[in-house]
Amino acid sequence: MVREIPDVVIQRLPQYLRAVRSLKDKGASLVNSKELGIESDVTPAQLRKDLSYFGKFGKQGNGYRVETLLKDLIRILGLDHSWPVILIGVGRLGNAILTYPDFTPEGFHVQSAFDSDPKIIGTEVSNITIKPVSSMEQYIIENKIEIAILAVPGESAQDLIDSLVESGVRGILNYAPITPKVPNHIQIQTIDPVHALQSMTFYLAENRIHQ
Amino acid sequence: MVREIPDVVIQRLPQYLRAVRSLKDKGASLVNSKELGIESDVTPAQLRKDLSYFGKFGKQGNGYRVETLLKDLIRILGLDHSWPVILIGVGRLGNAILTYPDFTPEGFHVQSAFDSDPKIIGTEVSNITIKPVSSMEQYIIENKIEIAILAVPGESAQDLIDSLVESGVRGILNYAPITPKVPNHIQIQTIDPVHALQSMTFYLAENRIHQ
DNA sequence: CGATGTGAAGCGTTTCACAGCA
DNA sequence: TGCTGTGAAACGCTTCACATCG
Repeated sequence: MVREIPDVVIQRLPQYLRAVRSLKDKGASLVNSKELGIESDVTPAQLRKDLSYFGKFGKQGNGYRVETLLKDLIRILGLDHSWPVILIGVGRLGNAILTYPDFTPEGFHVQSAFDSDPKIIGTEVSNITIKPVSSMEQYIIENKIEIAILAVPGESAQDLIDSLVESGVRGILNYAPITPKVPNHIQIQTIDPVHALQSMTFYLAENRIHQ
Repeated sequence: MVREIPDVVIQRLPQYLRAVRSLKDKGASLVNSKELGIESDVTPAQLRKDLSYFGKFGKQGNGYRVETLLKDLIRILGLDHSWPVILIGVGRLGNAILTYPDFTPEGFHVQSAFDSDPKIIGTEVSNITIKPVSSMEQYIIENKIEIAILAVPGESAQDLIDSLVESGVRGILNYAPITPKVPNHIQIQTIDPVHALQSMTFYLAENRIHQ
C-alpha cells in the first residue's frame, strides 16, 4: 500500500481534522461519511476515498469512531508532537501573528522572532524578545528549526526565503505578496488576501453584467 | 467563444497580474510566455492556454506587450474600478487588516468596520469609527456593499456569514477558522494559516522518516 | 523565422456503483 | 441490512506539438 498520495488530499486533511473535532465537541462518538462530508464540505465518496489512502478507519455498516479517527488524523498529519516555529518580520502583521492564540493549541509553538529594524529589535511581544535578523541563520541551525513564518515586505522576502532554505528550514508560511521560488523539496504556502479578493471580483463583475 | 472558464484559471489571474506588474517595474515593454511563466511560476504552455480563454493578447513571433496585457488583466478581473469593502470584527487581526496598506492600491477600499464589543464600538482605527455589528445589515443594504472581510472568532462566524449573504453581500474573505457554508452563487475564500501549516507538517514528518 | 494560440493526448482527481464486511 | 472501501468510469486540467501568423 505505497500508493502516491495526491497533494489535494493532503490539503483536505486539516479540514477533516477540524470537522471531526467539531463533531466530537457536539458529543458524537460515531459518525458516518455523510455527516463528516457535510461538516467538511466534501462529498461522502470523496471523504471515504481520501481516508482510504491511509488505511481503513471505519466499521462497515456503522461509520467511524470519532475518538480513534481524531487520533489517526493527528498522527497522519504529524501533529502528535509540537513543532517549533520562528517568525521573521514583526511589523503590524507580525505582531498580530505573535499574539494569535490559535497556533499553540494546534501544534505550533512560535519560540522566537526576528526583525531588521533597530527600533523593534530588543522589544518584547508576547513574552518573546525580538532578535536581529542577522542572527536568524545561526538560530535556525542551533535549534534545528524546520518551520518559519515570513511576514516581511515583498522587497526583502525572496532573499530571506533563500536564506531560510539554506539554513535548513523545510516549511515556510509566506505572508509576503510575492510568487516565491523555492527548491522542490521545500514546502511553502503563501497567504495572500489581495490575491483572494482579486479572483473574487472576476465573478462579481461577471455576474453584474449578466443580471 | 463562450467556453466555461475553469476556476483554477481564475485563481491564477492575480498571479499573472502581479508578474506583469513586476516585469513592467523592471522596465520590460515586451515579454514572452516563457518569461511570464518564470515570474508567475507556471509553464509557458499553461500561461498561454489560460490567457486564451479570454481572447488573443500576444503578437505571434514577438510575445505580449506589457502595457496592454496589464490593462487587459485588470479589466478581466474587474479591477478597473475600486470595490467598497466592509470589515466585521476589529480584534487583533481586524486591527491589522484595517491598517494593512495593500488593499487600497489593489482596488479595495475598506470603508467601514463593525464589532460587537462595546469597548471597541466608537473607537477609531485608521480614520474609521467602529460601528456596532447590529447596524451592519442596514449599512450593507444602504451602501450596496458587495464584499465583506470577516475577522471574528469561529463561534460567531457562520451566523454572521448567513447575515452578510442575506443582506446582499456576494463575496466574503473569511479569516474565521471554520469550514463555511454558503449558497452556490456566493464567492467565499477562507484564509487559514493553521490549516496551511498542518498540511505542511504531513510532508515534514513523512520526509523525516525517509532520511 | 519565432512565439502565439489551440486541438488533441495525457494525466490526475472526482464520482460512481457495488462487493465485502460488521 | 447499512455503510465502508475501492476498482472503474467520468470528468477536468495540464501538457504537447504544431499550424498559424506577424
